[in-house]
Formats: sequence, structure tokens, C-alpha cells
Amino acid sequence: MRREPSILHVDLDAMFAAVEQRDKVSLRGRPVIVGGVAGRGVVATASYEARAFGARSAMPTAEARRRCPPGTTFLAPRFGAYRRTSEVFMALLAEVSPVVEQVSIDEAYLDLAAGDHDLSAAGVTAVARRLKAAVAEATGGITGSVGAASSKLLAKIGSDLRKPDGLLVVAAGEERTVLHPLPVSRLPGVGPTTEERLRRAQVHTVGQLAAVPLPDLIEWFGQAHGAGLYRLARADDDRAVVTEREAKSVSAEETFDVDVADRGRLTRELDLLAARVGGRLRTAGISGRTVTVKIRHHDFTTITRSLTRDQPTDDPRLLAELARRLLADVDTSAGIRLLGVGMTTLTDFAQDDLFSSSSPAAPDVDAVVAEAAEVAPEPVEPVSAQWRPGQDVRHDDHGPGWVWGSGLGRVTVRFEGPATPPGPVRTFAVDDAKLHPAEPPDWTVPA
DNA sequence: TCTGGGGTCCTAGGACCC
DNA sequence: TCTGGGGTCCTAGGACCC
Repeated sequence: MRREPSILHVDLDAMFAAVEQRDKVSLRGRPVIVGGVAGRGVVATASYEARAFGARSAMPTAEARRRCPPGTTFLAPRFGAYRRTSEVFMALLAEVSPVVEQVSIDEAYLDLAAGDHDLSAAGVTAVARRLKAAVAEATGGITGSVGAASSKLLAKIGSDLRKPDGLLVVAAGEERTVLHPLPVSRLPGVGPTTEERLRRAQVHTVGQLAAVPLPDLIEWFGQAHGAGLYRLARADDDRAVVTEREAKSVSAEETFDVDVADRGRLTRELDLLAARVGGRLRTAGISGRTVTVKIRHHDFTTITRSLTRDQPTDDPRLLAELARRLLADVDTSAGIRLLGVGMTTLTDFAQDDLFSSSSPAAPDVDAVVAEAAEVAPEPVEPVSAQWRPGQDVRHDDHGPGWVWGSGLGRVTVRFEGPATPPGPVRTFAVDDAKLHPAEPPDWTVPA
């Protein structure tokens, strides 16, 4: 924790609704809901006028319609407009400090210690006031709330406590005075589940949380979350303001208006989702190794199925093929409400390079596949095959597949057959671009 | 008309390796 | 042929955030 309140948290107030009210005079001063307006939509942002009637973010739009009076305006989001406003906002922040951490489209941390600023409480207050005025001016009247403190935790809580259009500077040394009276739900990381578990232990405020022994918290919440709560309750937070973070996953999903059971339709949706993910991977210049399919059933139970390749890809067609295979193992006959495709284990080089001319000569993959199918004790159909050069293949290699010989690389073949459970991977070692069969394959897949 | 879409981080078990 | 511990990777699920 620092000795000065040099971390700022800035958050635009009900940004989506505020942009709509800015752009349409007739909406000003009136309840506005922005979010999904179709059957299964939820509220993204409720204007403060709508919040007065109980509308909240993440609430089903249907529920918000019930709560809000006639005359409430329900709008689908205009992300382009929000993005433009966000860019103006972020540009202003960059003028205040070179170290800006954008958290979302409407929220950021600033490290004032990285700029040339008076870091006294009075000095930081002056900076924050000027910033708020500049934001309102540059965005056409969108207001923001600012918290300043010696840590991210208190800066964030400070802006929360004073919104909308507020400012709170927490002087160094005052952190726990501000923090301890608050309900535990104000802490980042305390959602409904954690709040309920704490309530059962008669822990309601952050001050009460600070009195719980560390071993208890770890027992209740696990090592990471438990230790995290222990520290946050003490205002012990030294997280740095970081400007860049690498993406860890890219995904796309869709909730259908009505549950979908039709396999043809699902396959087409899957292809579209894969195309979106692949397109975004390519735009970002990254590839991934792990493909995940997400399915939400009619009762909201959600499952994922994933597979990890040895080589990364950003190819939408391959992505779609792998996703189809994963979906094939899921029973969707009762209809599903959501379908999603994701890519993780991301790397920032293109997979094509791995197969370039510097690699050993590729074997005749078709011949390898044919030979493997030949020795199978039952009719099988190769689904895919991949040549992977430079793999260190050894005789004692074992695992879900098997390997023959040793050599320059492997050909991995995926088969499907009547007696073979779908998807087993068979690996063939290749020496001098030739298959080296050593012993008959065992087609039994371990239970 | 119950519950979006994009993410992050964590846990736990099993396989595998040394 | 009996026993083992640590580390990594993979898979699946869950809590949480904006």
C-alpha cells in the first residue's frame, strides 16, 4: 500500500444509458433501459431514473418492464456510439498519466505516481476535479465518478461510494475507516455465493470479515479466494496499475430466442460462431490450441467440452470442424438455449510457420492413414490426420494412442468406426518419411 | 417472457513424467 | 510388483466482473 492516494479509479455513470440520453434530448430525465430487448434479453445499463424503480444491470429485461412505469424507453445497445465516447474518455485519461489501465469500455485506473503530480490529498483532489470537468466537457455531458486512494481496492470503492458524478479521495491511513463499515458485498470478488456463505457465519461487514481467522476463510473459500478476502478485508492490496494485458481467450456465444434441438441448425450456428472466433483471432494475429464448445440446456445447466491440439490454429474451418466433433458427443435432443465456441491456450505466432519448408519432409500422410486403417481389426474411417514434424518420438511412448518406431515426427490420425468410440487419437512415428509399424495396434480404448 | 455476452481466475481429478 | 512425491498438462465446472 502506498503512502499517498495516487491511484485513481474513474468510472462513467450508467454509460450506455447516458450516451442515449445525451444523443436524444427527449430521453433526458426519464427512465431508460439499454440491453437485450428480445425475449431472453437482460439489462446492460439502467439510467438512474430507471434504477429508482428497481431496474438493475443483469436483470432480465422482462423484469425491468414489469418494474418500470409506462413511458420507460427500452433500447438495444449502440456499441459504436459507446466505443466512440470511450475513446474520447480514454484519450483524456492518457493526458493525465502515461499509466492507464482500461478495465472495460467505461472504466479505468490511473497511476498518478507515474505522472508529474502533487500527490497530497489536496493535490489529488484537484487533479480529479479537473479530470471530471474535462470528461463531461469532451463527451457532451457524460459524467464520471472518481475514487482516489493508496490502492486499487480503495480507489474502486471510493468511486462506487460516490456515484453518480462523485469524487472521494481516501487519505493514506484512512483506508480501514472507510472500508470496515461497508457490507462485504462491496468487495470485488464477493458475489452472491460468497456473500451467502459469509452471512451464514454471521459476517456482514468488512470489519467483521477482518476478524475471521485466515484458516477459516481458506476452509470456506479455498486457498486463493480465502487468502484474497483476508487481505482485502485489511485493505492489504498492492496490485499495480498495468497498461497492457494479453488476451487469454477468445469466444463467441449465442442464446436462442427459443430452445433449439435441430442438429442442422445447431451445426450452422456453430459454424457461424467458429467463423467469428477465427476472424477475431486473425485480426488479433493470434492462434490457439484449445477449442471449447459451450452448451446451455433448457434448465440452464451449462456444460463445456474441449480439446487441445498440439499446434495452434486460427483457421475458422478447422475450428468449426473441431467444434462440430465436440458437439457431436452432446445430447441436444431436448433443445438447448445457448451455444458457444471458444479458443484458449493462445499464442501470438501463426501456425502455418510450423509447417513451413524448414520442417522435415512430410511423409505421405494419406499412405500412413491407409496403412493404419488397413491394420485395424474393424472397418474404421479416418476423420483427420496431421503431420507433426520434429516431435521426439520414442519407443516407450505410451498413453491414449500408441507409437511405432522412432524418427522424424509423428502422424496423428483420428478414427471413427462402429466398434471404436469416436475420437481416439492414434499416433504413428515416422522415420525417413515412412511409417514404421512395429506391433499390431490395440484398438481397445482404456475405460 | 427468468437468467446476455465477453471475459478472468481458480479448483480438482486424472494422466503422465521424472 | 511395492510404493511415492512433485510438477505439468488437460478437462470440466464454478464464481465473479463489466
